[in-house]
Amino acid sequence: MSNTNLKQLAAALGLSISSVSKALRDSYEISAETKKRVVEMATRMNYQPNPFASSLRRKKSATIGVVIPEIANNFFALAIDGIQMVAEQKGYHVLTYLTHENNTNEVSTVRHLLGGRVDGVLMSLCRDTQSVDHLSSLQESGIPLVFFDRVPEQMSCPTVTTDDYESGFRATEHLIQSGCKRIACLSLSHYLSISNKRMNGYMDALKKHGLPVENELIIQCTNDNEYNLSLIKTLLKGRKRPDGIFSTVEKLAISVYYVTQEMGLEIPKQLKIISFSNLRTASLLNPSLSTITQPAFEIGLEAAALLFRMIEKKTFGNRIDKLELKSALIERKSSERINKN
Amino acid sequence: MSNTNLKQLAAALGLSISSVSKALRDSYEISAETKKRVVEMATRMNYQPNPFASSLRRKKSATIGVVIPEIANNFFALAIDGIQMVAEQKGYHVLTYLTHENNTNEVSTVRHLLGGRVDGVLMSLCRDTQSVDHLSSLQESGIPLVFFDRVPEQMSCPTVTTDDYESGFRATEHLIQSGCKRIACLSLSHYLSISNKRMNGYMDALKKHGLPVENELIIQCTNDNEYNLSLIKTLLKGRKRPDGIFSTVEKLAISVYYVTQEMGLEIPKQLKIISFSNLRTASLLNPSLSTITQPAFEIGLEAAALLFRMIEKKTFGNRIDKLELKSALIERKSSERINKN
DNA sequence: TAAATTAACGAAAACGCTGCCGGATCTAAT
DNA sequence: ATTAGATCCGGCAGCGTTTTCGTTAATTTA
Repeated sequence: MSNTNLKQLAAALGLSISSVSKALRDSYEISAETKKRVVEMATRMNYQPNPFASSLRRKKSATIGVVIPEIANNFFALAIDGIQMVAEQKGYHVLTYLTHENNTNEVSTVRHLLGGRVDGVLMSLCRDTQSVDHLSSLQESGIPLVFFDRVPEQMSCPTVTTDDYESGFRATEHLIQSGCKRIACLSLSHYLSISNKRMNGYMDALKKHGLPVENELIIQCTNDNEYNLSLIKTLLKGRKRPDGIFSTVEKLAISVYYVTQEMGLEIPKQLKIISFSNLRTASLLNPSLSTITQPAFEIGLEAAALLFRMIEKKTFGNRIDKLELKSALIERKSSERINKN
Repeated sequence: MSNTNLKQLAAALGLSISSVSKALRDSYEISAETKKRVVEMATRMNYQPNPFASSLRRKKSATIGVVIPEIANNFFALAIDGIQMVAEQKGYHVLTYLTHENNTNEVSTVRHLLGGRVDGVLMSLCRDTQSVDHLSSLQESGIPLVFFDRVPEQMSCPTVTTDDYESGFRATEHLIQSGCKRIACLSLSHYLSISNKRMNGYMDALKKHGLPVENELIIQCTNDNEYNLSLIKTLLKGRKRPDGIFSTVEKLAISVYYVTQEMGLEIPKQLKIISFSNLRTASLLNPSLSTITQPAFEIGLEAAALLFRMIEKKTFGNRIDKLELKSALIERKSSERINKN
């Protein structure tokens, strides 16, 4: 509640409201001298413009919305960091919404956003989003919308992603070259294109090297951590235990570590693993974890930059940008070849 | 840009604007039948109320601001998670601001917040904040303000913190009981009360057990990761190397791991370490890291709950809540006693 | 010198919504 | 029958800005 408004400022200066407004917005209609007086008085009276009045009038909120599944996640935290950096530089505010991987939340969040609270939206889908109706309606409402990482396949929209197929392929091939014959894939969701792309890379790598694709080795994980742990346990306790794991998401790799620790399974001797991950401590784990590391910060940065180009109408009418960044495969102990001797 | 507004709705219904508004807000002045008609038409015409007009009129934004040093940090990510949960339940939106541990950013963020964009502010100070003038002015402006974790000592304000002194004491005592004789303390900032409280706990534990407090063992770290690494290196390479480290913050403990890995120092044999941390992978590190783990999610939850109590009951003038939650000390390998034999 | 231009400012109308009134109709109480 | 009280709805005045359009005085041009 900033108490002083334009009216009071104008009264104190003996000017009209409109003149003060113009002076503060540096209009050519106001003399330099008056501008100086106004600015001085404004700081002296600690004037802060009312953002709602301004937004109402100008139909601009100077705010963007960010919709993500979760925040306690290294990837999304880094992405938000990148987004915030761009937003701050542009003088924009950032509203954050968490869907908690729940489509119902995603839909209701989008409905809120339709109210015009934000000038643009950055979004990463939640794992159980199938229908894109809510996304289409948001897009059709005219508000700039950019997806990052978890993007919808069914609609035409600007996106910033990584080379998921190639990464899945390379990761799997790396496991094969380290001697794995039975490689399991831990999938986040069969609805998400990134998950499927990574899995396709996995399958194609298997095929290329003459290994069979076995459905029982492709584990569709859920949002219930306990249940995922039990899935992993049964996988690793089965008679035909895999000798390699390709995890499409960090959280599942950590679960694998917990399970192997509990079971006394030795990584990489009895089981090798590589995972998508942005863990800062990947190299400090026991054993250090081989990762495909996405440029999370840059993804946020680029997605935000793209969004602002759309907001500022610098991008032409019906042009749709699709940016793909490269992930890095970092080999560590967890997928190291064991010399049998 | 929601295109339909109350005026159009009213026209389509043959009602007045105010009646439609009241119907949508479920006023007792409107008949049940009319309400039903209005709601139906509203959904049919895809009406979304303009949040700015509403905020301008009601002088409520249904938004809270969260100001934190960084987001790519397990503690703050978890705290935000808790905050968001409460905010969502209350129907509030969350604006996030990052200061990047830079006081200048903090000051300018607070200035923005003074504009009345939010109904309340949750805040955790940045490491180099000394003067609290900007915070006082925010508080004096009448907007509810709650600090969590990193709180200002010089001003009277509601806070949610943890038992930092006791945690520092217990952590240090634990190292002593594990056989450490020379324990270093890695401090985040000599401006922050939490850092100082943790350090005071450390010093008192030393005194209690008859160990000297040596200034050269108290390392004031900076915001420059590279420089911190070099500080840690010189500490560990000195002739009188410490045999224990109490790290007041997760990031510095990770740096210690990197340095010991590079130097070939063995934890816990040659060096023991315990650190404040919310790492999910603490038990998977090599060796597993002993931690003081703050209830970060609960901190966010409680801070938000406290804030909403203030927002909703403005009448409760001069009461100042100070909530202290307990951290958990979790002993793991990194601080394990070595049996000399 | 008259006309045209420019500079500097003010008046007023929105932006979309809420909330205080006041008014009309209808039922219930005296 | 008259009054009192519900019930249901509309009018209107803002909330604080921005922006268009006037208006006046000063300056320039023909």
